[in-house]
Amino acid sequence: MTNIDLNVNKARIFCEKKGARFTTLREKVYALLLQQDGAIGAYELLDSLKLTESAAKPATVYRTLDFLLEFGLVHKLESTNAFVACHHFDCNHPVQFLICDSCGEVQEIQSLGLKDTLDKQAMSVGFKVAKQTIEAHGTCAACK
Amino acid sequence: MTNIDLNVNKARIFCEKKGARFTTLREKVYALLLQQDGAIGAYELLDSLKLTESAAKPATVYRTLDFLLEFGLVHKLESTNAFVACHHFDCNHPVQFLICDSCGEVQEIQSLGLKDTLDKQAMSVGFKVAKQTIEAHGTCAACK
DNA sequence: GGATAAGTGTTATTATTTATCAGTCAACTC
DNA sequence: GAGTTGACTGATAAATAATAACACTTATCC
Repeated sequence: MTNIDLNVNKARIFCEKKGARFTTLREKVYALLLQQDGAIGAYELLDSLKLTESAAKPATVYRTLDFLLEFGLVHKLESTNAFVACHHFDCNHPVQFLICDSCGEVQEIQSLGLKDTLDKQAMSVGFKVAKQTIEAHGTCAACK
Repeated sequence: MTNIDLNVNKARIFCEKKGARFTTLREKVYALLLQQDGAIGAYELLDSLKLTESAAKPATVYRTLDFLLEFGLVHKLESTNAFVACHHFDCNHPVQFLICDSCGEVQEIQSLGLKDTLDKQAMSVGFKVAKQTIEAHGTCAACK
């Protein structure tokens, strides 16, 4: 059983637990994202999806992504309008991204300290944070 | 002299110092952004611009924004695809945004600590940060 | 004053995302 | 297990966001 299959299974169980339906379409899209190195745009994803779901349209992809985003199975990179699978959706964690501009690799980090720092900075000017977007572009270890 | 005029003047001097041309078009766009409360989308900005520059087209706006972004007179909010004027382009600073989902106000903060925290977190996994995107959505002090 | 580069006008196209309505399927009720 | 309900998907269209390419104009520099 491949690593991807393992993650897909974990996702299925996770969804069942939440009372959400992990349909064939959603599973396929999630699997496509998992087998991607870095992040992938919605239309590139659509092209991949079409190989097995020839009827797929933009709305198909965006709706599926909405579901996956809602349950934390996928993250959206705001700085590149791209989507990336999350491997540890089951542990509740803050999320930040390191995006290599050279090879495209996307590394997810979970720094509670970073999250807290932003929360506190905001709090100090009376701002209550609901959602954070933290993304760094640069060069990954392999590309240096 | 209004506050906006003051900022525009400051921007003109800043550009001259850098050997960059603060043309009428660029000045107009920057002024429009200054007189905005929060951030504004490129096409909304285009509509405003058209009031005095009826020939303006999307490319007009995007090109002008590119210039303003390059010199730090304007920032782009990646999470909303919107643009916001920067009032202190002359002091070199890291930048983070607090975006109120209730009233739309955008507050710019400059936390060196936050920047360093992210840089260090990245460094610890061998990643060299070139550019950061840090944006928080939530509720501002006035809206609470 | 002419060469050069930067800036702008103009047209077209691509990329990204959402809206809407109709049809289908799963789950739940009686 | 037939019917109802709501969730999911198909299909078409449109809105929003961003870029490409080429022509023309203007500023700058020698």
